[in-house]
Amino acid sequence: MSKSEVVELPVLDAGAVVPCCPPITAGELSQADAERMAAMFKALSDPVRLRLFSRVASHPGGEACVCDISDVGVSQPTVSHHLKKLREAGLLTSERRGTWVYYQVAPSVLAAMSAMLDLRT
Amino acid sequence: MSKSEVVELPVLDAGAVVPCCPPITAGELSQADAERMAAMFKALSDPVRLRLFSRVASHPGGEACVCDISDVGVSQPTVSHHLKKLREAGLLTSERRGTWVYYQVAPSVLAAMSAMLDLRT
DNA sequence: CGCCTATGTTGACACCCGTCGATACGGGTG
DNA sequence: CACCCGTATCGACGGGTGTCAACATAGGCG
Repeated sequence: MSKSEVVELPVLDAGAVVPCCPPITAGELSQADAERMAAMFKALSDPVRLRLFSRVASHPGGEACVCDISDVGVSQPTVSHHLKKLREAGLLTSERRGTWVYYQVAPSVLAAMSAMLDLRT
Repeated sequence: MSKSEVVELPVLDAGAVVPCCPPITAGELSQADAERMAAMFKALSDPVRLRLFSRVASHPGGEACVCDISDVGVSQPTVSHHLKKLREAGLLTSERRGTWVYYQVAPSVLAAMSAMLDLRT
């Protein structure tokens, strides 16, 4: 809490070459892998978070200002709450530039998700 | 409730050719699409459910008896509860054969998940 | 027919989660 | 410096969720 750094679940190592988990169809998941994958799916298991994530992901340049994506039908604190969840799950990163805060899709997130689903080629 | 048929969220139309939702990165998700995708992710957002699903998915023949997958560290009623959730989400189907009940991955589920992640080749 | 095994359902409990209003903080701008 | 705007945090509230023990149901078998 004293640090602004958030303790994140190791869902994704931002710079890692190896995806976080084996494909979901490749065999029985270990407890640890299941927990990592569950944390990621949990972060995407809310419609508001899903819309926020898709808005960031589909934004030109791969980043979006909070002010550009916050009209999702809930209050501003709630938007902030959901963005925090997505950050803590390792799906988004944020950066303050002057007055505004920009969110980006964390690198390798989509690749990691693909790996989970066994989508080679 | 009187019928054994469960009222399912329209996450996946089992026989549908068209996947349930547009790719997550293709643009801003509509409210309805976000809710469908969220329901699916929510079903996979629990480690126990994820392990059950992966055990069914990785089982030879694409189906597994409950008795073969229930040792995931929770009680039998809890296993049954999670399998029900996966059924209601449209991810698994079940079929009773004599004494045992077999679960299968619902057709097109993996394809639909792939579509969400925009994984064409 | 009565029992035994496999699976599902019920009810209770503790805990987590999404939401909001109020408030705090950070940083331009006049 | 004082104000205002954009964003984050706090505290509270209502509803949802995972878990279990107890019980119910279904089907095979003696």
